Amino acid sequence: MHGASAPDPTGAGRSREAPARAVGAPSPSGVARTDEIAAHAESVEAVIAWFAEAGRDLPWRREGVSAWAILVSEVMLQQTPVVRVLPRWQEWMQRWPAPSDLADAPTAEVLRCWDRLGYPRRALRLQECARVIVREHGGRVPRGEQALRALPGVGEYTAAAVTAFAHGERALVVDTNIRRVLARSVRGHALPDRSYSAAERAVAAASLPLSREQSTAWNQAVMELGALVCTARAPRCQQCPLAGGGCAWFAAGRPAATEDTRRRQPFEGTDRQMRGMIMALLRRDGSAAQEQLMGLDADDPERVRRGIRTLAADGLAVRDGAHLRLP
DNA sequence: AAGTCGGGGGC
DNA sequence: GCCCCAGACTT
Repeated sequence: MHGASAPDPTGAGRSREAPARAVGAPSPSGVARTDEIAAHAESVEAVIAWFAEAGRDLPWRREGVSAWAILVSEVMLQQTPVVRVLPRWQEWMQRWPAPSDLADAPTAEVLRCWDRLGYPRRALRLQECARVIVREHGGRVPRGEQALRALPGVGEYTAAAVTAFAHGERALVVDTNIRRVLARSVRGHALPDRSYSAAERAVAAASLPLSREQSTAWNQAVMELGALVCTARAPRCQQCPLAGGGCAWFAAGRPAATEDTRRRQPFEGTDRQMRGMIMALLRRDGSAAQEQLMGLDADDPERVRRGIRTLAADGLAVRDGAHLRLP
C-alpha cells in the first residue's frame, strides 16, 4: 500500500525506516511526498473495494448488532479462530443479550457455555466486565478507548476494535492479521516483528486513513485481507488487491523470513494441558473427585496438583472437600 | 521483552 | 507433528 517505501528484509534499518504516511497525515519528518500519498490512497480504495466484494458476512458485522455483542465477539476472538467462535457467540448472545444478563448468570453456566474456546479466564473476565459495565456504566458499553481499556479482559486491541467496529470511531486497530499485512505490504517483510514493535505501530498509525468512515472501513478490510488472502502460511497473492504495486513484499519477490527464532510453546505434558483436561471434566460433570483428577496423570501427581491449585487461584474452580467443582 | 494461558484445524 | 489463530496480563 506504500509502493514507494523500500523493502527492509533484514529489519536492521529499524531506526532509519521511514514510516508510511496516511493521506495528508502529518509525519515526524515533515511532509509526505505527493506520490506516496497518492499511492497509499489508491491502496486504501483497492482494499476497501476488495472487502466489499470478498468480505465474509459474519454475524457480528451485521447492521444493528449491539456494542456488547461486538465486545463479546472480540473477546472470544482473542486467539481463537472465527469458525470456532461462531456457534459459541450465537448461543451466548441468545442467552445473555445484554451485560446485565451475563452479570446475573451463574459463573458455572458461563464457563460451561464458553465450552472449548480455550483460555477460560476470558470467560471469567467477560462476566466481570459485564458486572463493571452494569455497576459503573449504567449497563451500557462505555465509549472511548481509555474507559474500555479499564474493563477486565479488554486490552489495547479490543478497546480499539470496539471503538472502530461498534462505535464507528477512528481507532488504531492492530491485530495479528493487520500486523502481517502491513509487515508485507509496507515494510516488505515476510512476517511481523516478534513482538508488536514501535516500528510496527508507526506504520499502522501512518497507514490509517484520517476520515472516520475510511478508517473504520480500512480496519475491517485489512483485517479481513490478512485472514483470507495475506495468510501466514500460503498467501494467495493472486487474489490480492495490493499485488499490483501496493505490496513491497510481493514486489521484492516474496523473500523468505529471516531465521525465525520465535519460541514455540509446547503443549503435550504441560500444566496448561492439565488445566484443560481438568476444566473439560468440570464442564462435563460440574465437579470431580480428587481421586478421579489424580488419574489424569498417574505418572506425575504433582502436575495434577499444580493444575488444581492454579485453577483455584484463577477462580476457575473451587475446592469443595475432596472434590473440585465449577465456581 | 519474555512467559503464561487452551484448543483445534490445516498442512 | 508443527504452526497459527480479531490477545491480555503478569513479571
